[in-house]
Amino acid sequence: MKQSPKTVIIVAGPTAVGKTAVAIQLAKHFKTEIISADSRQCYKELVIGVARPSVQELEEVTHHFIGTHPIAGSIHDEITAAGFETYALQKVNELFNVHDVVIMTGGTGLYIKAFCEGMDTIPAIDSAIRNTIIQQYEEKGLRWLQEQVKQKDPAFYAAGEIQNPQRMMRALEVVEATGESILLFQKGEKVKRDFKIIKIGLDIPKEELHRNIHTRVDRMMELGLLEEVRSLLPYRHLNALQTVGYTELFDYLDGVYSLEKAIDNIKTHTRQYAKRQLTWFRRDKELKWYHPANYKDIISQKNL
RNA sequence: GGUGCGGUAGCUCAGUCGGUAGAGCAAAGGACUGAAAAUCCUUGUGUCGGCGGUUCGAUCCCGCCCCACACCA
Repeated sequence: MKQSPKTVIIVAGPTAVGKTAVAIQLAKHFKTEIISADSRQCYKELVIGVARPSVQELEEVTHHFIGTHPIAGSIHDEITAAGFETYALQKVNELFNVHDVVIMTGGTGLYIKAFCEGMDTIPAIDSAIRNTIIQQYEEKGLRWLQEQVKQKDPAFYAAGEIQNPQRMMRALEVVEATGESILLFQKGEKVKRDFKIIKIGLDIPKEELHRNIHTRVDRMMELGLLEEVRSLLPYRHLNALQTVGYTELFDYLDGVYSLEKAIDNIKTHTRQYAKRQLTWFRRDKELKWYHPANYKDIISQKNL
């Protein structure tokens, strides 16, 4: 008697490659649901600028982690890769009660990695410590940060990215909170999941991808991205709004440059983002690459 | 038509008191375990508008020409 193993099919790829459409096709074929692995679509306030699937698409197949979150789904809440891992595992197990296959799609490589391999456990850091570090870094600059890390976590200083303020601040908050180097916690061990994972990468020729990006940005403007951004202006400092499509329009509203220039920058920054995504995903040798038009090949591969 | 200011990397510009030039952005490649649509790293030969002249040597000085902008007619 054949027992079908529980399987998660992951559909990864750069922005505007056509992940949503493929994921929906797969979900319909397997009569299942989709978990989004996207660090921006999960916020309820972000709709147009993060290319959230349309209302029709969301009705066609049930999506999770789009504009909602069991714990937090607002730009005012803190969502992390580790939080995503916890949430996604919980949701997958829940869905496995009624489905053999679950689809996960999204462009946030770190979230996908966290889901597949797990994150090392690091004690929660008191937000007061974090905020103090951020504030001091903003006042005193990178040199100060480097000095702090050099003193308190020389091992990380020697091995880490000295020029990268985010990594340095993270290392500093961990030593300050635990008294131990972050390197002690980062074991890098891959967790083995008790379900099967199939990783699909979607890619199309670069010119085509760029064209998709350009038309999509123009479409976002037609749909009213500027108004969405204007309404979020008071919250521009939040991490969730350090996002392509939003920062450029905040600058436009500040009078830094023209609307035309802002739109141009959104397109450029989106192209750069897509490139970074491809750099990340190409490194993962478990991905099998397809052109999104060939999604039917993915279905036949699943049965192998 | 006259005067002025420019013409230097794909773009915006800096610079060389004459010894063939450099930043930012873009582009290309890469990294990335609690901000990841973030953050960071690496990579700069380009008739220095054209043609002449001066000079050992000119992108830099001189002359003429072409182009752009501004002002005056």
